[in-house]
Amino acid sequence: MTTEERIRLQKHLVETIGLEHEKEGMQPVSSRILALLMVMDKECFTFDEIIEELGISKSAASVALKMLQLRNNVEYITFPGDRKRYFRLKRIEPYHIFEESRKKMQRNIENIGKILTLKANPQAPNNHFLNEIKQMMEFFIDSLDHLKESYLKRHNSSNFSS
Amino acid sequence: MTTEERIRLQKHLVETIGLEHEKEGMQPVSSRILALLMVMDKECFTFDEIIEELGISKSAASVALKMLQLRNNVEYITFPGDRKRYFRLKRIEPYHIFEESRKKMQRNIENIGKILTLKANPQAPNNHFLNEIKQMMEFFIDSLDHLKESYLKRHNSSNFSS
DNA sequence: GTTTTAGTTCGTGCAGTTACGAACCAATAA
DNA sequence: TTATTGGTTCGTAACTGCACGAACTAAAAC
Repeated sequence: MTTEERIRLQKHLVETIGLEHEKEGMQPVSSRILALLMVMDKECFTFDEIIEELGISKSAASVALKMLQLRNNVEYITFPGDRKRYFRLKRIEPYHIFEESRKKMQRNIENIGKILTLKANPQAPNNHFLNEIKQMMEFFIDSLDHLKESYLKRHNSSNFSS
Repeated sequence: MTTEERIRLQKHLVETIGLEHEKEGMQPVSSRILALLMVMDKECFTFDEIIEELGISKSAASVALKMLQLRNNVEYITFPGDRKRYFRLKRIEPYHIFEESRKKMQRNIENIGKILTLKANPQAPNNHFLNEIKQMMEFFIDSLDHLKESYLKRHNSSNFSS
């Protein structure tokens, strides 16, 4: 595979992965930027490189990058004597990727709890079902901690560094 | 707590939980319907009861219910000699609540795989990071099966029936 | 065969989002 | 001090998605 061929395929993949992020609720421009940072060989992109590569406006890039930083997906580094920001994927600890699901599930558990306290007959089939779901979620949350431990145990040889 | 008081609180909770589902990407009407079926004491709602209770149009209810059935959140039953559909929560097996996350993660794993095969230098820091994330996701998927087993083992006394 | 019931589909309007360009700001360079 | 660089904020225009009402369909009732 030639270099040109590879770059062509990479740009195509940026589009594909961008679309997939969009389907999962992310905005078009943010999706493309994130995909760009994941797919291309360049480890860091400047603001202008991002604009250039994706053909978007400065304002769109500015807003999207702000959101991606808030969501902990992107960070930037700078170099002395160079005002440019160099954007790259934020290197989180791998088990943090479950934080979002965990919080979501925690809220669900609380909501089902509230629902059940307001029911006239806790023995009704719906309530039995809701209680089962709640227990499954609680079990899942408990398991995440265990999962983290097991993962760290398996991968303690390869240390993570930001 | 009087019955009226309880019903008032339940209706308020429908709104709260509806809003929360909205924040997680579900459409307003679908969110309200789902919340209604979860919160209220009535185990089944007819089409007209849903419309009446939520103050929405027939078309909005029709579209939303179709989506909720597609997503496996809602089902309906009928009774002989009665053309009405009685909608209720779909009683899935509790460990199925992870199916969506599992599929999403599976797609992510495939995407990262594609990304890595197209990289010029697989040893670059970004790629090392992506690989760690991929491994964490694979570990999570593997663990879901284990989770299901453990859950079934703990709860084998209380059988699930549709 | 006509009417009623129980919902579905279609076309439209409104509201919310998104991305753009222009104006702006802050820091460095000249 | 003015100009340039690097990015942000604001106002606007275009687009998108959602919910409504009206028209429609299919099945049962009469």
